[in-house]
Amino acid sequence: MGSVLSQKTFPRLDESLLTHMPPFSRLEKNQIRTILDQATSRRYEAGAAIFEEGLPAERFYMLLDGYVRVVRITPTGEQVTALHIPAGQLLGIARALGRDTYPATAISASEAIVLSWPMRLWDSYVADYDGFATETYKTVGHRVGEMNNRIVELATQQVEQRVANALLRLINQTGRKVSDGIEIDFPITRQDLSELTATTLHTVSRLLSGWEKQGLVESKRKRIKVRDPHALVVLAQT
Amino acid sequence: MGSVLSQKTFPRLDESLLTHMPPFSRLEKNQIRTILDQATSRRYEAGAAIFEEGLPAERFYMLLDGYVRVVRITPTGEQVTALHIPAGQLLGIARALGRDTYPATAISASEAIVLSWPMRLWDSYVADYDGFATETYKTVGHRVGEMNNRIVELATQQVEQRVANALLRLINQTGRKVSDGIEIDFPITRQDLSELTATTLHTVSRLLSGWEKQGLVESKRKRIKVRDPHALVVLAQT
DNA sequence: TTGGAAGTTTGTGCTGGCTCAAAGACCCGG
DNA sequence: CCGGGTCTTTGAGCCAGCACAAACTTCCAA
Repeated sequence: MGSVLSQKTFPRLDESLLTHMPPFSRLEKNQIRTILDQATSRRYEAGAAIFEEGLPAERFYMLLDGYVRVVRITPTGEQVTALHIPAGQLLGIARALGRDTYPATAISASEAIVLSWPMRLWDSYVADYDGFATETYKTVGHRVGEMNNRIVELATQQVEQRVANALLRLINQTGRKVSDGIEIDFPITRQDLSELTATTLHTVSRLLSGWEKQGLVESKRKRIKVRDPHALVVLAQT
Repeated sequence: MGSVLSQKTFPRLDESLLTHMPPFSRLEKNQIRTILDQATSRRYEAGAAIFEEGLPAERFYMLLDGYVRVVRITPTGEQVTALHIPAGQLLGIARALGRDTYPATAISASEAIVLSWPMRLWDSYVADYDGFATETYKTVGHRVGEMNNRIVELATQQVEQRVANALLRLINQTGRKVSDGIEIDFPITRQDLSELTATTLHTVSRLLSGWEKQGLVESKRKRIKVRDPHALVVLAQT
């Protein structure tokens, strides 16, 4: 399942880490210095849990590098991925939702570098730092929108369309252009995709094989490259 | 489709309307007076749209009486109900999500009485009124939780379980105890239920007929009474 | 009271995607 | 270079739930 590889405060975190992250981008250099000095940095290996559903929300996090899956576990043990979070976003912000426990579990999809702060600092950040609250609520709003879309998708679309959409979302969020297409730049298994789209890994596998034959995608183990995004868009809307 | 029946400010709204609604419950009487004097009250008949997806969020609303369905329309014209909102909650609070358009359409499920304020007052309410922001974010948090649950439900459960769950949620939110069970106290059609559970009205109809034969529920046109909630809970978890 | 609209029930087939099953490909440690 | 773990592919059969269709009930307006 993976575990924490290191937990320490690096000698000195560089201000440039945060200057371009929306919730902090309007701040002065010395403010960022203060915030960084209050942060703990930590590295998680792929598959490690950053925080878990239901536990007291003691810290909030900023994902500096990597990708995180936000999942919930059903009573019968199935995992459902509610959301993918790319680098540069806050997570575990239970406080912004008036909650004191985490509403879901966050799992790093690849190796991840994360800053975190004790939740008691949350209110003072909101009070003291211009734009922090606003930007945070934009993030929340954006995620609500995403969730809404997922509900509509699950409710009305066929499996093939859902998988196509999931792929498109992933390359938008985390795609890296390569010579002959766009590659998802973190390891993703058929199983992961099936959890994102509420189907089985078998069906995902069949679909990808089919698309590969048509030249839409190319995939190796844990790697997917989309060669013809436009065709996928068409598929997704059919 | 229904239309607005009346739009006017009543001679004088009574303070007691708001004193027990969470976002306002911590306020002084004269504060509530001010807020009420800034409000417009309006009645919508069943099926009328209070606001619509994508339009500029010019006002925010408090549902005083009635029930509201929050729906999204797919490109192909199907409706999907994302959420049900009971009386006593704010709605159309795009601002709290950092948005300037409404993310979904709100339709009154029964006759509804609604107060509304111009969105430009939002920031001052947040700034001036103790607890307003906090309570609002709790509402948002709660809705995020609900949406999460719906995603998990859609992703993992069978139609029968989803319909059972939807019924249970409805009686929890809006149930009224009667002699031999709990009745959903606003008009709801099979069609509505099918939109809530992402299935067809046919399937819902069959399920309800079946349950009626087993004595679990009783239903007439637009009315559903649950006689044995516990059995439904069991069904929902099977 | 009558006609129409809205909502509901029920039947009959069909099929998308699931389950079950088994084997093949790749990856890493020893 | 072998062996076990992880990931992927493919096949076969089946069934829950959908599409389509038609009749019935209730409500309401004229």
